[in-house]
Amino acid sequence: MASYIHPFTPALQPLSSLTPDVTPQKCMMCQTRQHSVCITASENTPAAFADASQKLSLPPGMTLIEEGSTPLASFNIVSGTIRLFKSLPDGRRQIIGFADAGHFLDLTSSDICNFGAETIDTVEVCRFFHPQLDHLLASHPAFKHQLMNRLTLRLAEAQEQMLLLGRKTAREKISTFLLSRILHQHSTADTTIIPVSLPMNRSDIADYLGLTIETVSRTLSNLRREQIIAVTSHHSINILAPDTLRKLASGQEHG
Amino acid sequence: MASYIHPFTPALQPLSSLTPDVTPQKCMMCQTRQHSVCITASENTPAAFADASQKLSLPPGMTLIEEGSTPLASFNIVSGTIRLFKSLPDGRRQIIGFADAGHFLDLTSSDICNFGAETIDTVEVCRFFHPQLDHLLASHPAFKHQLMNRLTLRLAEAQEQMLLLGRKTAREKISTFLLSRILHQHSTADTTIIPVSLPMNRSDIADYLGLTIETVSRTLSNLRREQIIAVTSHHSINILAPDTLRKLASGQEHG
DNA sequence: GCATAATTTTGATCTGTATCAAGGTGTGGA
DNA sequence: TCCACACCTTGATACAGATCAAAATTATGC
Repeated sequence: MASYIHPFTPALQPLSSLTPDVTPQKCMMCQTRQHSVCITASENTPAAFADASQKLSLPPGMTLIEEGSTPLASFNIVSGTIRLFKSLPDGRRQIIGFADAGHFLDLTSSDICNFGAETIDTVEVCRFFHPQLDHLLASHPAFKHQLMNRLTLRLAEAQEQMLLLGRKTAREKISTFLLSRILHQHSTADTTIIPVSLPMNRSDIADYLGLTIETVSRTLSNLRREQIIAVTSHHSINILAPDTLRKLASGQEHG
Repeated sequence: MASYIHPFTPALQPLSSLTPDVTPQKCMMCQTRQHSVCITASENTPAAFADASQKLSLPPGMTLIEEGSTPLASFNIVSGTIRLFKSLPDGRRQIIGFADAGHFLDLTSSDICNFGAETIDTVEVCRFFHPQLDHLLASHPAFKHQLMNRLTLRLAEAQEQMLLLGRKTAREKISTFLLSRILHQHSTADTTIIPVSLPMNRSDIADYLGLTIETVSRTLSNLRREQIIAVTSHHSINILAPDTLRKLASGQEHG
């Protein structure tokens, strides 16, 4: 029943089957920069979805959504990582989430973008302009149902993050964050050492957890000294003691 | 087209037309306490919705949802205020939202209740058990569409609260909170003094904003001394300088 | 491969809010 | 009416994490 939407629900199956026909064009979103754009889809994509979507490839540091602008399209992220954030007038920033492969960035909610979105690394997205997306939602109830389920999941994640931001210590925040990054990867072999990739920089982590970069760095250093994690590089660490980290994340151990 | 669901979307129109037939019964949710229960609906309620829902009247301090339990029903709040919260093992609490008239507490998401819910004052709710609710959702696409729109709105609110919890000062948090309470009331006459009711106690406010009760109390006292608000009673204040409060809420003025 | 810039780490100090403590205010019941 | 309890406010002090500063490390361009 849901097979016809399967290429467009890449949380379950990323859009890797699409064969990009990369051509430099002017970005239709930001209107200011040049980057690779691809408008094509695989042969097994249903015509309705292929017509409604375009695949784009974006370099790091690109603005995908300008905070406060008018939403024109929604995005299905195929690969790479995007930061979603809200800002205060004086520049303070809160990252409300990281979106990677399989995340559907739905912007049909309001007449104004409540958050901004920027690429962290090289990102491939499938873009759905709203008139076509609305039509797809109306004509494909199973697609709409899936989006609703994801929306529910996002809300639960947001509520979990409220608990973190309002009531957890720096040490608990970092532990929770590192553990949450495991889920985004394939389950590894029967080793207790769990590799975790952190494509975002310390500033992003700090703004996601309501901390400063110094506190993030210091807390990671403490966990490293205590042999709970090993810092392989700035963008990848290994979890050496998952159980300890889990206890730390829920405030059951001070270490 | 959407007229048949109108009695069940009380954000737009509360269920005041329902005539409660209050009878003391054992609560089917908490299984432990006695309180008033009403299973009836008004004559203009469509049969499908009347069959699927029961109206309950609950006293203050009642547990509506036990955190971590299995969800059995969703609730449409008719009157009163409910606190929604998450807890850490050591008792730290984060209130993730206050739900009042018109809020639909949808719990169809997961096989476990991710948050608890308790009545703050006397609360009337319409309860929908899940088998019937699922049937309603499947057979009434407009009802489902409305729920999806509300879900989107809740997510945007949650993201706004993340910004507050992660990046705002105590003064900014309190200012934002007081302003947010205006929207829940009828727009008042052409006076600059805006009454705001706070049915929750200081402890609830603190756990909602990621503060302590002492900081909440001190910050309110400061705003009072500066003639920005007037504290009528513990549960109601007047906003005397809305513009100043708005600037404070977004961090544009330190006072 | 080297120079330079960007990012991360570490150290010293400061401060906003938490914690600890006491007193005040309102409310409901005997 | 008075007591007892729950809640709120105010004060004194402590501390987790912020801020300021500088060194170490990593990334980038030529």
